[in-house]
Amino acid sequence: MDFELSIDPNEPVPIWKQIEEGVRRRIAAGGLHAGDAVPSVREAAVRLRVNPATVARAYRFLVDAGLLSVRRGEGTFVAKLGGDAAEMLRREELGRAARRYTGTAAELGVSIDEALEAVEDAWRRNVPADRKREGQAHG
Amino acid sequence: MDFELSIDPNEPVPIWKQIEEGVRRRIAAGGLHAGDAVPSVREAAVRLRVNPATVARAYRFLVDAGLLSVRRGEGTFVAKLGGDAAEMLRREELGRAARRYTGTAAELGVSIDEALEAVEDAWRRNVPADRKREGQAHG
DNA sequence: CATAGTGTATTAGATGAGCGATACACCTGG
DNA sequence: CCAGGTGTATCGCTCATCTAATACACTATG
Repeated sequence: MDFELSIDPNEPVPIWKQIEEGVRRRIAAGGLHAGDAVPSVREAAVRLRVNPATVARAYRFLVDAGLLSVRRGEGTFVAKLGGDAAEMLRREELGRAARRYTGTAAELGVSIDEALEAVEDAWRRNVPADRKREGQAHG
Repeated sequence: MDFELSIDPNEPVPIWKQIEEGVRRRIAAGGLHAGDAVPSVREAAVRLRVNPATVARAYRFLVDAGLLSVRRGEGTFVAKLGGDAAEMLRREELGRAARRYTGTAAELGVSIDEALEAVEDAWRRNVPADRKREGQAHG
């Protein structure tokens, strides 16, 4: 896989966490399927310009979460998840993001309608046409 | 004012930034109006259990952003913003949050409809009834 | 002027997370 | 066994953050 995760060392959130979330979301989005191999810690480290230990830490958390599976000496692979686990994971991630958003919206004292409108608006600007095709690949 | 900002030292984002965003959102939400005094750096430091220098840094950024105004020797006050500047600030904050959300949603490969549905769902759970009253205080 | 309240600036210190380097344990294939 | 691949564990170093103490300039009050 390309493993084109967007890593920003300037972000306050640690690099290993950015990697973790990136992989988690890719699995949730269906870009990584059960049994697929993820890059080795060293290879990923080279591509992302970070230390192998940093990648290893991200992988470790994903293994603990049951999303990745390690075959020692061979590599790291996407774990076999039960049935629609990927789908559930996707909903979970989406729900988490939605809660964060509504929390902020509530702090700002906006109405639900305004909050929804802002999402629609942001969607039109943020998501270029080529992204819209992917939306129907999962369901 | 109560200044009950939620500060979490465990968050990856620095404390001074949490304070800054808290005040910014409160102004955007209309909880702080032009001319209102914010707590002194020392008083806020006592309430939030942090160092005065930490509060001072947050205030400094808010002053640079034009949201707070300092009357040396007297205190720090919410700056007089032109007309509907608070409204614009609110939209800005909301837009920023919405973009972050849609960005995540796009990464997950969800459709716009699903993204909106997730917001509605999160809103019902997250925002208790007492918060809904505030929604019509603006606009 | 004296006092006490503001914000600001500076310095120094402590802490802890993040990260890099290295060595180790395991598997595959020769 | 050996060589090269894997993930894992450990040790320090670096650095941003936060804290603490202090001093300063300014303003209101008496």
